[in-house]
Amino acid sequence: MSNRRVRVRFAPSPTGPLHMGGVRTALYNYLFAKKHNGDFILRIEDTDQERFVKGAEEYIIESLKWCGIEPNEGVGFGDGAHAPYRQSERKPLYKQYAEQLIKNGHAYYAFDTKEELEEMRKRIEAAGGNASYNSITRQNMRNSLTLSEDEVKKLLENKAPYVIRLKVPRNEEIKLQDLIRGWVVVNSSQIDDKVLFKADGMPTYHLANVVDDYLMQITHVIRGEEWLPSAPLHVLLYKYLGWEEVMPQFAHLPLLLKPDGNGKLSKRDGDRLGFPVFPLQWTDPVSGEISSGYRERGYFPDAFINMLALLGWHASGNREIFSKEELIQEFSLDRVNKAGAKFDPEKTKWFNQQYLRKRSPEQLAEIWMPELQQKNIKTDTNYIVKVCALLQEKACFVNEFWDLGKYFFEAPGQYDDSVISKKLNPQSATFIKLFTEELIKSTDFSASTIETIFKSCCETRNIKTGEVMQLVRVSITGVSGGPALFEVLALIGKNEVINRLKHFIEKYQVNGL
RNA sequence: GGCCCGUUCGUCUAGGGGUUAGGACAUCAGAUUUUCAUUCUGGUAACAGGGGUUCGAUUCCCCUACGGGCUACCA
Repeated sequence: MSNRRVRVRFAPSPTGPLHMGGVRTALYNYLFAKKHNGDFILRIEDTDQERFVKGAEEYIIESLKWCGIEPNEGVGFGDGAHAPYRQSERKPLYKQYAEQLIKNGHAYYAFDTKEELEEMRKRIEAAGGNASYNSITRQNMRNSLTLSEDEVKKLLENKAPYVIRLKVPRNEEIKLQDLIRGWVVVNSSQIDDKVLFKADGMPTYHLANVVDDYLMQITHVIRGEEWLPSAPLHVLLYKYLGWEEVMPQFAHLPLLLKPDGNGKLSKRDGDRLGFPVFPLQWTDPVSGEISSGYRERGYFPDAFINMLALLGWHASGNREIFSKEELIQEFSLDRVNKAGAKFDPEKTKWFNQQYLRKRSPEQLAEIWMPELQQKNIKTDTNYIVKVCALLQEKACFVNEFWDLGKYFFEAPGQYDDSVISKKLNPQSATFIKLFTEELIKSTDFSASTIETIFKSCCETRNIKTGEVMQLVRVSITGVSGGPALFEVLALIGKNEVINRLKHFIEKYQVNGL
């Protein structure tokens, strides 16, 4: 068993867009698989027909693609030896296992109606107990354990609706070793007789999950902590199905918590605090409501993945920036934390900033280009690359570039008033005029030449650089901050700079001051 | 309520029977070219509480508190 090929799966339900917590689960599965040269499988668990949401499956697939965590097999990624990977398409497979359990005395038919179940719950709760369908209460319900063989036969023949429940033993210790949490021991009396097979002919999660993991030869089940309470039930199923020898190892991941307050991170938190909780933008097919996504917000997938990987896992050192390949190298389940992690939108931005810095100006230009084309900016690529090189030190996202540096493409429409009122005075005005004249005379327009001219003008006018530096920036860019000024001027070019200076002089009647 | 899991700066975390308990984000202060939303330097800031075990506990054990999860013919 220990030398089986590592096979893990990500098994989401298509009930809506994939939450970033889900992406992290997929990521850890992916990293683990790659680390051990194993397989990563995408299985769609669509056994609940009522909660099915149109487009959710496509969304999951697209999200994984964008994140660069692509499965080797699975829905949307090509069939392997274990197709199909959609549980609704595997429907005929499950019943035999439920029946096998009945045959072995580990499961039974139950014919109770919703009303009967409700009644039982009320009765027990009224008596101060914890209502559950278990080894005690099952004795008073309508099932193949209490009904005679003939009655059961008749009911089945008459197509009476039924479910198949697991016959959980009365008082048995169930132990499982979680790769992250160590030994977890639960007494079987705490587990109820879970429905394995529903009246609609579909298996429930518990049955389908165990059967498919077995059939798909899954070696490690890496999933969210919300599954920990039902893990003993799954252990029981492996045992009763006779699959104990090949039971996968379990690893239950800590949950992602909301940034403030308490509780699981939810879509509402994102709306409330202004950050996406989904990798991609999602439009609800019913309400039409749009939820923002990391991709649309301008995050790089590798930055997003890096951030997610570090939320609940950490390599041994102090390093925080890891490429996908480095994550694969470093990843191990025993370094996954036990406690839930509060999500931090600020740090997420920081990660993106780090990745923005690491991108080449050429790469950034390519990303930015569509926006510029849309704005009808006609400039050659070479120029844009240079602009990107200056802007990348100032931004967290490419989509901030335009606001930060539109002056590279057009003269400022307005000037920063606070700088004008603070710095524009008769003395600085004479400087601007002189500086403009000197620039006109200059044959060279490199950053260093501009700087030399600037400094000599300062000397001539006997004025400190700090008194006029910002004013010059505003006169040309309109704004008070930005990349190295002389680099900016050199890039904008002599003609344009002089035109803008002249316009500025005219507008503020610098001559007349 | 019951059961399960957890608890190191505000947040993500490193560490681990003896440490000045380390890093990052955030925050604050200082410095730098000249502007800063850059960069650099520095500061504030944590082992939930109580019992054990031990020469010694933040680290191991127990209890309490707090937090989270589960408690469906949902996954």
